[in-house]
Amino acid sequence: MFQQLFKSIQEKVVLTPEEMELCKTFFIPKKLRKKQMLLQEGDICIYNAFVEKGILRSFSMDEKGNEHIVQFAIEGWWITDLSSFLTNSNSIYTIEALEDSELLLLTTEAREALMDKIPMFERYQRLLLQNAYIANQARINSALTETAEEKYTNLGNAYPGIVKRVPQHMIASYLGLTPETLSRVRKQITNRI
Amino acid sequence: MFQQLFKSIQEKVVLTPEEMELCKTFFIPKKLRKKQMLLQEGDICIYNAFVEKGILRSFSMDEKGNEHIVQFAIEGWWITDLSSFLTNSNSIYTIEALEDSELLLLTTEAREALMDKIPMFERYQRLLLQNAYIANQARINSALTETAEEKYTNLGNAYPGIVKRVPQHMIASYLGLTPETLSRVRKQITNRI
DNA sequence: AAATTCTATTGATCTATGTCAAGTAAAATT
DNA sequence: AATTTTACTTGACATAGATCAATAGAATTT
Repeated sequence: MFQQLFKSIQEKVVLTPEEMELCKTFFIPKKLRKKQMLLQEGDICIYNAFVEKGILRSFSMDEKGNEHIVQFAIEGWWITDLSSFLTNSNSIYTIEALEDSELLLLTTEAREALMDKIPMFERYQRLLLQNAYIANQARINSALTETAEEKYTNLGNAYPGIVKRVPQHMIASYLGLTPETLSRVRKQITNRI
Repeated sequence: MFQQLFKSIQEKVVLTPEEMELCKTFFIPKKLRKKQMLLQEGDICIYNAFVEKGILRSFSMDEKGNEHIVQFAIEGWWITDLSSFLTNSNSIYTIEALEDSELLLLTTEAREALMDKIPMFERYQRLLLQNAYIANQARINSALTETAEEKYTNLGNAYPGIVKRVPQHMIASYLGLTPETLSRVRKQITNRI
């Protein structure tokens, strides 16, 4: 149940065996079937979720009913609406499982208690945030500078696991493209080879 | 020299007077004149900069020579290329002062030493990263869902200080628009009133 | 104060991507 | 196995925003 989590933690910091045992007690295991939701738009996001198995997406919906995917999370990644989670505000995002998934959940209180009791857990969280910040910065730069085709090929190079595993129209949504445009972009790429 | 910095820290955590004194010794004060650079594209970003006074931007350049602004930083904000700063890689960004500015610089080593010696400084860094993450997430969602006009009005509402203080074509660049398009968007808005 | 550079505006035209609609194949559900 | 839903593709057409070019006022620099 905790393999992926401890792998993720140990890549960044060192915990004592006692700390690891303590750590376990704070997480709530949760299974989600495909299409089940961890968070619904309008609700308050009370969990920070670590993905042990499966894949999830978070997305917002515009007035026309179009979904816009802001994040994917596969094994070893975290997902939440941080803004809603930290400020108890209503979320504008929905978080949904794209496959049957196994999660480890932290409430705000559990997360804070863990950080107070285990300083290295706070460091782990900081290091995660640094990586997420860098990834988001890169994505913003990509949105500002790249064409549809560049966005798609670069995503495929950076995260082949996600592009292979997720329906194409969701990749389009994540890149800010329509499914039709992505289909045409892919056609152009294959025609060129 | 340290007013803004301690204001920023004290909004998030509590430091003892001794810790505050210790803290000061790690920062390098630096003044930049308008148009001077803190970081040039291709160089390694060796500083994490806190803005005591003034305003800076970080931007990337595409093949056509167009600049794309990824961040502004005014008094009380931090700016760096985190990816380059943390991994000693060559930066794809340039960081430049838009007005005469006063900065407090931290090297990677100084930042790490501070976090080791003052746990609350690490917490402060984590809380900064959380806020930055939320802001970046919002910007990604904005890029995916909003029209040119919505982007502009929302930015003006969220950060009036920046929109007033910076040339219009730089606001356009930050929003991923051409200066011409932003000019037309603004005209439409005023015509409508 | 003259010269230069920067900034914003406007018009004409272009283009990348979006929209709408139809058709097929594959997957999931009953 | 049949039905329904989901996924992807393709064509025709529309449009938001980009590009190119010209102008003019402000702000800087000399």
